Amino acid sequence: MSKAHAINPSKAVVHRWSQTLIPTTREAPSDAVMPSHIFMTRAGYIRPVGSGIYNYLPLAWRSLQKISTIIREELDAAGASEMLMPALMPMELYENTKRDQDYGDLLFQLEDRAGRRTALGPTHEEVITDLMCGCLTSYKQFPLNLYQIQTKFRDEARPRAGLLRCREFIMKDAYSFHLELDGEAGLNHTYDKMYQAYTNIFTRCGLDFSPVEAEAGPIGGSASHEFMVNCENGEDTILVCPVSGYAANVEKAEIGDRPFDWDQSPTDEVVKHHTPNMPGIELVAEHLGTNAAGMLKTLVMRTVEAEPKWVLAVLRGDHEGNEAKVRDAVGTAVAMADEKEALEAGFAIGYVSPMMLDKLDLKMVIDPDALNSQSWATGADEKDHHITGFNWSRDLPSAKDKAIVADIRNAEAGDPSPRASGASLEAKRGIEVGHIFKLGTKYSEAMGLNVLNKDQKNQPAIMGCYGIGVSRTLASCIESSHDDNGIIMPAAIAPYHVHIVTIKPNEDGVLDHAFELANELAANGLDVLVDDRNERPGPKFKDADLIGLPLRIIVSSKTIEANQVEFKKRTDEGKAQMVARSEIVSSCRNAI
RNA sequence: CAGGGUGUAGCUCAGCUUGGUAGAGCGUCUGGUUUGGGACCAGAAGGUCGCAGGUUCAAAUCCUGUCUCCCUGACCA
Repeated sequence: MSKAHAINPSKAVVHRWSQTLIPTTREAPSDAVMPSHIFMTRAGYIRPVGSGIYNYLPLAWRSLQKISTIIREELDAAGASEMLMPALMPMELYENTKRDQDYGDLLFQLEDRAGRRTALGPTHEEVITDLMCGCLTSYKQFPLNLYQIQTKFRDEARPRAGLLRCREFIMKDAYSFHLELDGEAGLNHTYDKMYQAYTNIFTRCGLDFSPVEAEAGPIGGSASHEFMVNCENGEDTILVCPVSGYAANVEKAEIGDRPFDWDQSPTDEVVKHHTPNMPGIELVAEHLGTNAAGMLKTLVMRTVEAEPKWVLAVLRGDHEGNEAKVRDAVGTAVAMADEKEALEAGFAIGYVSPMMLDKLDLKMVIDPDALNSQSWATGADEKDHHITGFNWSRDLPSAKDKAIVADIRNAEAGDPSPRASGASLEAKRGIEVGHIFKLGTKYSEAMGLNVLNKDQKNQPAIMGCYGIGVSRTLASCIESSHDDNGIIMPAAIAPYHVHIVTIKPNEDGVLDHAFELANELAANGLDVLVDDRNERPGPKFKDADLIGLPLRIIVSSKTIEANQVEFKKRTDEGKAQMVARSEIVSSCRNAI
């Protein structure tokens, strides 16, 4: 499949190095850290304009176009239609969905000359839902799946790593509309098709990736997947079960059964300690003669509802709480409590213990790992004080009846797998390049996208949304495919398939032979870059390694005389091999 | 947002401690010798030292303010 799509005879090009812009540099920019950032800059793919803002030079742009073409082919095949929405959008669109608050500073905002508040689009749920309010009037128009490839704007708190996290980037976003979940026209069907389309896209791009379950939001079920490029330098952590193949991001990953025991007999008396000026659980633990794993951490949360209730989440001190899991355990959405309100309610923030259960009306959820010790250090419910020797059965017997025990923390490497007993989860790093999501009716309800269904009843549309970071895909590809000398581009998204290096192009016939060959390759559907510069061979070879085109052909007076060319894949070690002139086109075609 | 760093030639950097006419390497241009893994010789162009104030006879250098960019973290599609 990938071969057929990588080659398109009607569009193949021959470009000259001397007539395009490929400003390679010998030295890396001092501030670049990630390989993709370093090599894309050195190889003349990108140049910075400002923080998180980049020029895409011809090489990068050609790659991005190739990625876009693959995306278009796969999405069109999946039944989606391309369109284009504006980057500029009135802020009023955000008022109904409250995303101006959700997004906060991430949203680029500006005022036009008339003082109208305007935003640069970070994503387009509002715009397309608003559009559909005027367009979708009958159930007969469903299902519908629309996408665009467009520049997005997000005022990231900290742009970094070149194209991997920037403030202006290229994204493909798609939105589907349905009136039911199941069946041919249902959200689930389209979601599955998009999942398959994404798998095809990233496979064709030559990426080593993993689809992983992601936090699904209010609709429940496994309604969201992230597509992660496997890469040690990635920002995100995913957890994988090597036995069952289960994979999920750190927020979503379930943890297999963990035994726990309420009735551990006490070993120590409860002792109160003065612990002032100790920011961080590590310091406190050290002072109390234990470590973070010997402490209980009590998070004060509130339910998100008309009359919020207090929720205490109790974890082992070295574990990280997970709001979504607490939400699932409690049955209502929760958020970390406002510190002021919590203090006023009587919580000694920073020194809260589980024993607040008997003092206030609240719900308590306990992680199993927080029940497996006879003696805990924890807060004293009093500023600047902690206690040691806490024992659940002696000091808080009511918890056994009143509290819920549930998995409420982020999974870690080594935790039991939720899908294979005896297996342990492994942690891997990745770069998120795609995310598909069952939105449900969040936006249609907020913005009034209602349609008469077959039964003549008004019904909010059910939506899905599907994103791919196009520019990030390019960067993550380079991040995971390079060597010491430069980029190693997969053929499908390389700016050109073949790099013809001329040696002494001024000598008789060398350039002519190079272009004759280039045209022949192009006629066979291969994009060709001819390095026609009158440089010495050294720099030209170095540049060829750097920009990383998959195939290299060397043309010199020597090769012409022998009626051969030299041929080398970017991935080959050592010397090029001699190939008969008559064989080279098929060699190239076979090699990609 | 917190902490740390940074800004001098197209790029990578030195010079700042101790104030006194702006430096190197790479790149670029000219001429010549060269041509299979970042050549050599000779010459040249290129910088209001981030910006604004201040101190001083004199500021890249000292002081104040401000901005930029980067890194770590927090936050977050």
